[in-house]
Amino acid sequence: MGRKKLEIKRIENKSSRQVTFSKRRSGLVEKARQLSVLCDASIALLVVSSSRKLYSFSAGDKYDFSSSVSSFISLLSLVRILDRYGKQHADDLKALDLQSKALSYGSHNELLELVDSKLVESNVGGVSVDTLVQLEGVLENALSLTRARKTELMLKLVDSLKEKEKLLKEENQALASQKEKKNLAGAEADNMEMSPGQISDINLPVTLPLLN
Amino acid sequence: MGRKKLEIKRIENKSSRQVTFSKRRSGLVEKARQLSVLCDASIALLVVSSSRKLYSFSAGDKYDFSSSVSSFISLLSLVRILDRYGKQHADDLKALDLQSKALSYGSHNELLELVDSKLVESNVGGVSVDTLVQLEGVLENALSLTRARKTELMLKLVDSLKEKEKLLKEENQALASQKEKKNLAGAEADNMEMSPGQISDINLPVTLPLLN
DNA sequence: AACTATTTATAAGA
DNA sequence: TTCTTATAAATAGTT
Repeated sequence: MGRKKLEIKRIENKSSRQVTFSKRRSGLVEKARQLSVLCDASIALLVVSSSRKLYSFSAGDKYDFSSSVSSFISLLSLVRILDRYGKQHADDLKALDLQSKALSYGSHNELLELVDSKLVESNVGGVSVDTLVQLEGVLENALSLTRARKTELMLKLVDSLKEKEKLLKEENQALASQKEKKNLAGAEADNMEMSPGQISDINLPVTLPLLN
Repeated sequence: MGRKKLEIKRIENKSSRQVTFSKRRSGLVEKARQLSVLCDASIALLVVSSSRKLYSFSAGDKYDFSSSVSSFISLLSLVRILDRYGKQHADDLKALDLQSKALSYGSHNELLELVDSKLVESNVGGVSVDTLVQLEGVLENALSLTRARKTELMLKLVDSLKEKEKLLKEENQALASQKEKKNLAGAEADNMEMSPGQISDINLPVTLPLLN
């Protein structure tokens, strides 16, 4: 649709690639908007330019899908895209864990609001990748730290109990040895039952802390 | 771009809305593809029809972003969209009894494979909402139950330690009272330090289990 | 950013 | 559905 037919392959000239990107991106967004209106559909569109800027659009959700949900999707999508472009080979384990984590944020309204406000802070048209990566970190840390805190508290409790146990055992042993001395010194026998302490420690798999 | 200019507003006639949806959706996808190729961009596009079918497309990711990652994004997006529409799927999920299944998934990797295979199982163009909702449940439960298992193990450990402590205290007390009897019976004094057991229990906030 | 010659998308009809 | 085709819309190259 222009003066000449353009072959669909990477435009090598940087500035015309940029111009085309801008034109076609807005065209694409407009098409998406129209489709959602005409056909009552919900649409989310994410575009990351070669210069790593993210542009997102969404429409059709009756409950303001465009603000928070879109932010959320953008965030995740971008993380995925970045992972895949990856400085490293994006590994699926990490991906799954991240996604699952993200799912559990669903009910955390505060987090969503945070994301929204941060996204509003950023510039209007394109949200910088850095901002999003940062936000992803914020979200991930928030839940992760809360979980870590839980684990930390439990581990402290376990430690304190173990320490208590140790002290009591020492005390017990001292008492027992004293008793023995006195028994040897010529006293009567006891019916004291020495409970064998049959409760063995439950081994916590070492991998569990990774689930924080 | 047709025989007549079409106003951009919801098409009331159902069948022509469907036809338009199909045509414009494929047009949109093609435009997205072109943009990604021409301008070296990464693109993710999600469309949910009014009949709740999901269509997703993504391009530009050099590491086959389109297969597994797109699936996940779709999953999440849809879940978010459904949330916003206010549908309750909790009952459906419970009915599916995915918990026991989820527990047996050895690794995240296996889960990922399951998700992929399920997605492949579904029809080619559009993945049904039900399938995605189901998958969402599997994923969420898997992580949640793994976390719950961790908590369970730690709580068991705490319980066993408390039980041990109790037994040792009883034993101690018995030994101490025996000793006292003998002391009263006319023996010398001891230097036994009775440690006051100053380690108090750490209270685990009751809300923490909710983080499983 | 605008312009405009062309190409492309698609609405309506079959 | 799928195709045809008249026409609207998008856009490549230019200014």
